Amino acid sequence: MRKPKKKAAPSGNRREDLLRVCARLFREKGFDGTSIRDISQAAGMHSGSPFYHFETKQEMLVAVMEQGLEEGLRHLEAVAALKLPPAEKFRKLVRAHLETICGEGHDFIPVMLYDWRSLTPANRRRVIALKDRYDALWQKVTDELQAQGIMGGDAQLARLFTFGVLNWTARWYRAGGRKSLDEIAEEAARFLLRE
Amino acid sequence: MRKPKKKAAPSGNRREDLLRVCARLFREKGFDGTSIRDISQAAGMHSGSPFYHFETKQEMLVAVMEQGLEEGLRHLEAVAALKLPPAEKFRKLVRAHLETICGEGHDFIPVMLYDWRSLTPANRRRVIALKDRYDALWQKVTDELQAQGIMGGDAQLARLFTFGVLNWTARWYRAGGRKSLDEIAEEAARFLLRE
DNA sequence: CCTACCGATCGGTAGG
DNA sequence: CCTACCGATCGGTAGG
Repeated sequence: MRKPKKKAAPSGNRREDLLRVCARLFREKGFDGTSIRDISQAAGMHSGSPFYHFETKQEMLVAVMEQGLEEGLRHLEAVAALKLPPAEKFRKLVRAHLETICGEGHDFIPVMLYDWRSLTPANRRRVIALKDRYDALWQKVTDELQAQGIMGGDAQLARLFTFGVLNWTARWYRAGGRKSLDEIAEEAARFLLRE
Repeated sequence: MRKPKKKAAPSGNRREDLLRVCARLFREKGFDGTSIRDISQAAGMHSGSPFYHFETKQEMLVAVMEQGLEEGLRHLEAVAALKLPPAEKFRKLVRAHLETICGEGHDFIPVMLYDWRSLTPANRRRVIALKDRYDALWQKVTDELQAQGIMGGDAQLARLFTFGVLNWTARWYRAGGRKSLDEIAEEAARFLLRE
């Protein structure tokens, strides 16, 4: 194997660097499509070194997903705690969610959206615990919207349809495209709230 | 490698059998997570035999996607050709689309939704040609709905949001769940048409 | 975190 | 479509 070009600028936390590299590569090429050597090289390490930080490649995958969900939850829960009318809160949640899915350098949650299948059943359970909190947060806002008659139909389906609109953006959004993330967030909220 | 259990019930077209097996396995485990040996065994062949039908594994992937899109298009274009009010036509298109995405034995289009990244750039172009026809078909109905004031906002975004609601169902729908595919289709159409 | 390495598995092929 | 096989690459490890 080739030698990494540089000794890598000394960084406080190599584990974090590694995780960021994993997130980016997993998102671009998929978990199975990314080799340990790809990761090592991108992090400026030799091919055996990632295993000093993570026991297995599978551990890198869960770590990426968990970190993404935890950061996302922190953001969303802060927004959800604001005292605002439901529709206004919803708009802000939509914007925050789109940021964690399409924003510059936000590769962590997309990895979860794309590579769920690659998790072992045991690790799937670990991630589901976090995902449940995500679902509960959105379900609560959805319920509020429905109570106000701004959103109709079955409550759980309404949440899943909302996730569809938002999460699908990860597939087609490109920075520098026809619409900015702000514009898309605004239109998505309007679309979902039938305004 | 182990010997395939049976000689495989004689079938008219082994290539088609192989493609069905590929679609199912690619959907379940991903393209990179499925080995030629997985495919051979599931098809009741020996491990070198799939290459009698396809030049490379990559060719199996495009073939799955192309067949899925072609069949889907045939269905949808038949529905789109019906003389019906836009909203009614939309409802039927939603139902047909959900069938090709969640229906029993419909693994072909989900492979495209999941494993797009695994296509080589050249093959991506081949598939995009078909996907464009899909997009155009939906864009036309979306435009009709907007002309009637049943759907608002930017026309292209409205289509992408619609795709989000529909395509995302592939992630969470499970046969035998709380809602049938018919019920989901009806609610999705209502949700999108803000009825 | 590097060095040097291993066994397993991978996609693919030649020849029949 | 089977048989027998190959070179490459994979995730991971022991020892420092």
